[in-house]
Amino acid sequence: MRPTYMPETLPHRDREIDGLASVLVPALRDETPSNVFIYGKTGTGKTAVTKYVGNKLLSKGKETGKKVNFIYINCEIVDTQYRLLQNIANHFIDDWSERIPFTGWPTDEVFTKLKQMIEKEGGVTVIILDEVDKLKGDEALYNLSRINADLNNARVSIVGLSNDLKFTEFLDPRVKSSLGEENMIFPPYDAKELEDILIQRVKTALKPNSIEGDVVPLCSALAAQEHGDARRALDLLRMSAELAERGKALKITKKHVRLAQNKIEIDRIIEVVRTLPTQSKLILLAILLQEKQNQKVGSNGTITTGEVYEIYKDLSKKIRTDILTQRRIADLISELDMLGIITARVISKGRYGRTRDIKISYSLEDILNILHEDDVFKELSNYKIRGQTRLI
DNA sequence: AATCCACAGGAAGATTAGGATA
DNA sequence: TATCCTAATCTTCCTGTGGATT
Repeated sequence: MRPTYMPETLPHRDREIDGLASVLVPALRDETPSNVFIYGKTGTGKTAVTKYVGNKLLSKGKETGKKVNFIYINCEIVDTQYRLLQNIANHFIDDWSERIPFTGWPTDEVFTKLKQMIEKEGGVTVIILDEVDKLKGDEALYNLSRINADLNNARVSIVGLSNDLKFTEFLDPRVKSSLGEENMIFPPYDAKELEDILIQRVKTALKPNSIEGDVVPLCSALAAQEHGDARRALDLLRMSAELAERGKALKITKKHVRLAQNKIEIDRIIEVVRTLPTQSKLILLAILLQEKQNQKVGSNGTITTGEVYEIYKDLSKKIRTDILTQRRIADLISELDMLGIITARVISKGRYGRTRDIKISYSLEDILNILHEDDVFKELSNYKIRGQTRLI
């Protein structure tokens, strides 16, 4: 059930598989396949389909004795031109000592070397660039797309995957036309399709009778609401299974799905809070402290931007970071709101002005604990809100 | 009906970090 | 290594406003 698992068949992606295959199949006849651009939201099977087709191509190539190379690169990890070229080139080099070092060479030399390698290898090379939109600068794409002009003995075809439909708009028109020879769009799965995918995995991953009938439909329905993300559906199911196992339950039930959904959400929040910039963490801490104060006093009074800003200023002074303006803080607060850590509605208190009503979305103590992991907050661990602000 | 609080949130310009380029 | 560029961040200054109070 892990996202890395590659099933034998991909339900409801026949059209996409056929489409991509028919674009790439000229490789088996020693012709150059067109470059392809594939769009689709996360979890619509872009990576799975391309890898699937790639593998089929490889085995068919072996059968028919045609030389086909298939290289998969995730541009989120390999995100500069140099490293991209280096990565592709090293694909052809088995001898470790011959490998191109990760730094040191001029970029164009790597490029020349790469061309040599491809030329020597011959045949057709299909390069998959996953998350191309993460690639920095379009020079790399430009160079790669023109590489065929310098090759006699070999051909290169590029498949770009992206979840950003507007990506090509910012691209150099020359790159755009040469890479976008073929375009494919992967639609999101609907609930029924997700269900089939889950059923397929359930068969291989779980023991028979270990799951109640309504669990799979529930998982797919929940994931379908989130723009039909298959990865999410699988995560949900896997987490449910894990929770059920840990709880020594005999079967996975709807209850476990609810728990799993909750846990996934909390894990997300923890991750978001942990990676927040210091200023935002300070603001969050200020909100938490005020909330705590409110609970102690028993007032259910709303937390306002002004109050948060006062505490924030005080906290910043204590740890000697520069203090941002209230205008900026207001923006950061709405950012926290968008991340779902807090809710900040605009309310009017009549004569007493207009402000945001700030509330925390999750367990106060939990978030506080995450914040305290940050070294910066060590010295604030026993901070007390100074004085009672405004008695009336 | 008029007032006025305590901010919201837009516009424009300044500052900064980083990466690219000479 | 210096400096140039760019995008992100932050400040300054600003106008706008819902509704309790006068």
